[in-house]
Amino acid sequence: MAALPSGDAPTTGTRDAERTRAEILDVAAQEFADKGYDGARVDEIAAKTRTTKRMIYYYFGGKEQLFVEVLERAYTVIRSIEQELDVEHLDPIDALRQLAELTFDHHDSHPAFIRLVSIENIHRAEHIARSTTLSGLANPALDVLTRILARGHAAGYFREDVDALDVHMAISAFCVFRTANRYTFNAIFDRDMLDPAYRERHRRMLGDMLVSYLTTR
Amino acid sequence: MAALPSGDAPTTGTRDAERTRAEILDVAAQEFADKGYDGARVDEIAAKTRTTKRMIYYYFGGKEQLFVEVLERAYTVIRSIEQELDVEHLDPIDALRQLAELTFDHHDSHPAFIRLVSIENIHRAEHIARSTTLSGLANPALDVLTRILARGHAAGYFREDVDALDVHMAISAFCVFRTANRYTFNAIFDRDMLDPAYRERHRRMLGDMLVSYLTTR
Amino acid sequence: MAALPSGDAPTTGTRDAERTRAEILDVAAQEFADKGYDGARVDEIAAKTRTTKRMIYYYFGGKEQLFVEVLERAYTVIRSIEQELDVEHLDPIDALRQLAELTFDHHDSHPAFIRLVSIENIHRAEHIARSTTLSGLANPALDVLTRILARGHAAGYFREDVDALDVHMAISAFCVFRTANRYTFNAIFDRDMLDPAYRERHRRMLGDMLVSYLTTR
Amino acid sequence: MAALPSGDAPTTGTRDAERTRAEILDVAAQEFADKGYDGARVDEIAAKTRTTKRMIYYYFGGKEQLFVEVLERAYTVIRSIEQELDVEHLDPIDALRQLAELTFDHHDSHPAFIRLVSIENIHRAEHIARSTTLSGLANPALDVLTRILARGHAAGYFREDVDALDVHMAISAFCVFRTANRYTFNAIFDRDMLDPAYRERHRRMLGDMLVSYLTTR
DNA sequence: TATGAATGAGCTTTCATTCAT
DNA sequence: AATGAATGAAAGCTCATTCAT
Repeated sequence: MAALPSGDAPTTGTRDAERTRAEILDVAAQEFADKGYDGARVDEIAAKTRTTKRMIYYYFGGKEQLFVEVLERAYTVIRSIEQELDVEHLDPIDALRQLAELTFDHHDSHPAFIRLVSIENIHRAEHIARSTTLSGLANPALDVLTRILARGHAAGYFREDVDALDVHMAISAFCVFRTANRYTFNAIFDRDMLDPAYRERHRRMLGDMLVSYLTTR
Repeated sequence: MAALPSGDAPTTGTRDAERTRAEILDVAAQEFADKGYDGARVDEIAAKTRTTKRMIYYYFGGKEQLFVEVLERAYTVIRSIEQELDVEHLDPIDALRQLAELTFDHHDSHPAFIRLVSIENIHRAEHIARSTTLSGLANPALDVLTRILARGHAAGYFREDVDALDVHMAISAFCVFRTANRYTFNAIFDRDMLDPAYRERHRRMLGDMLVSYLTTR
Repeated sequence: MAALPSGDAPTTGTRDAERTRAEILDVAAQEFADKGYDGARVDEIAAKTRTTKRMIYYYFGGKEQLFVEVLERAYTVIRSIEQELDVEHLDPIDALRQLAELTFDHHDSHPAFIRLVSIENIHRAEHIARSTTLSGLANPALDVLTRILARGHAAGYFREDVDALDVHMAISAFCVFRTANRYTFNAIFDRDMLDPAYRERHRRMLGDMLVSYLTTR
Repeated sequence: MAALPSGDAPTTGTRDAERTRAEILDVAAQEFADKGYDGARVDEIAAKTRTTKRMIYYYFGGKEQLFVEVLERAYTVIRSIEQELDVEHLDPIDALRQLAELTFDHHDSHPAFIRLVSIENIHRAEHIARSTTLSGLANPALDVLTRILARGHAAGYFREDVDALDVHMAISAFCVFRTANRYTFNAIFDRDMLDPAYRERHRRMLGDMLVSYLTTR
């Protein structure tokens, strides 16, 4: 740090700052997801970083703001994945099944995000409320679902008394539960819902449930 | 003390002890459900009690054991409610729907229990693991469901490739989600899933989903 | 306890009381010697007894008085052992050596007593000061030594400028050190002074040292 | 701060830190020596310092580590004093006597160190075991003694069946006892071994005992 | 005489945060 | 812009002791 080969490199400071911020956010996300908001330790987060605890306060202001930014980044990542949903070319029934299955996959591969959401719910979403980014975040998956349902109704495939948000809720519930309640479920029923052995079965079950529900009058 | 004339009226000491224990458990259940395990304060719990913090350690040994007992009692209460499920006299389809709806009702009226379970999942069910009571707790709802499915298969109403525990999982997921993810869902979609306005609709939706799923080949 | 062969036995209460007292003292002596005065726990002492903590307060009044009685009993036991010293029939030199060796043996076989004395010294003998029993306790070993020295002087064997209490101090120092400083000595020099392999050598060394000192002019 | 004109004068922060550490160690050494490990209070130590209790945890990590550092410093000080032993120019007998007398003096003037050692023995030297500094600390006094004995044997002055560590033990025992058992000895024999009136007499006695022992065949 | 239940006071330790450059 | 040093406040827990019969 003291002796750099060349004297220039004006953007180095900013670059490093951005990288340091990102590193802190990564570590913090892991720690919060692992231990919960109150269980996570600022000291611990700093220790797992190449910077010091002081920098967390310098860059984020405090534990709470750090958590807010962790949440913001986590939601942003998930939303950008959902953005890639492309089922418009399929017929409504296949599209519905595909949407459900892709959503299932997203949740299956992002357990830390689901844990963060559980934690945020314990805190009554007070951090989301404090975030301008998150309050008005669009939801691509819901939009896609809404269009699928509309096409399905129009084509006469789907029952008409259904609300897109209710269906979205049902899908989310199924996908979230496997991760969010994994441990107590396993403790009581001795079955690890995230065991890959069940993945395909659960995935199909979700699609089946939705299709049968929507196509039944 | 040794020779009581009649069998009634145990000593006041014992009575009060049991009542004090119960009072502490009540308050602690509220506090833990409200703030999470790490967020709850032993001082705060004591303050909301007619006893002192010292008594918590006297009766329970520590914060952790207190939490374990809170969980034990919470699960026991829920299990005893489930015990009262009586749908054997109904035909499989009605029985299934009723089971789902009663489960829905239980969850709807016990949000604190669901929060405790969420919290315990953040802690990877380590407290359940520490509890002999909870590790081997029977699950009446699952037993009832298993019998319904058997009857439904036998009668040719239900598809046969379904696992009772998978169905139980689907039911739980739907019921738990409304409470467990209430706040983030509301923050993002501006809909409070626990609003009584949705209750009947969600309740029927769950029954419909299950019946249609199981009766579809 | 509940069903004694005969209905009488009026002294049973006293008997048990005395036995209970003795049991508490035994356990307390071990605990105090093991952990020190402040390190010992009244709860722990009670737990290792067949009675309850309450009884300790009932019989002894408190932790401090219990420790005083532990000390009293420990000193009394040691004094009664010393009482049996019988070296009057030996010539002064042999008597001196025998006295030293027997003292060595007493110390070697009563490490807990030596630890209690160390502990009491940390507390500046405040408990002994509080005990009427201990304040004026006779010291048989010193009396015997005094007589040996007198005989030795009279016979012209021993130098005359020695004080009996100084010699007693030198003997005690040697004997006490092996036990009292066992652990730090071992940690630093990697030699356990209490290892039986050294016992005979140390024993003879003490006798040699005293005899050579007293017989040298 | 960034640009210091000259190379001297480290920042005040560092200076104070080192001084504060030293101050805490001083006070802690006194307190531990005075009350024992369990009897000493972190609060009390802090109160006698210009800093707060919090700083003790900041600098040392906890009560136990503080005690370890107190021990380390105490031993280091004593060792550095012993380092100055210079008796190689004297003939073996004079050298032995001088070594004994200087050791006597060191102990006489460092009662707090001896108390700390007594306390550490009550704790079975567990703190020394935990210290890398102390586990392998050299012992100058023993080295000097070993050389004196070798010279004495070679010159035919000393008996040959003696082990240097045994002699060191005997010297230590005599010197330590006066301080370590001062209070119980005084309580029982009404003689304060540390009274200056006895110092010279005890000092000579130790030298006499060793010389007569080693020169006797 | 004997005792189960209860407890005030104080212990060590931890935490997120800010001071001071 | 960046940071090492310091810290107030409060946390969980333990201890010898006494209350109340």
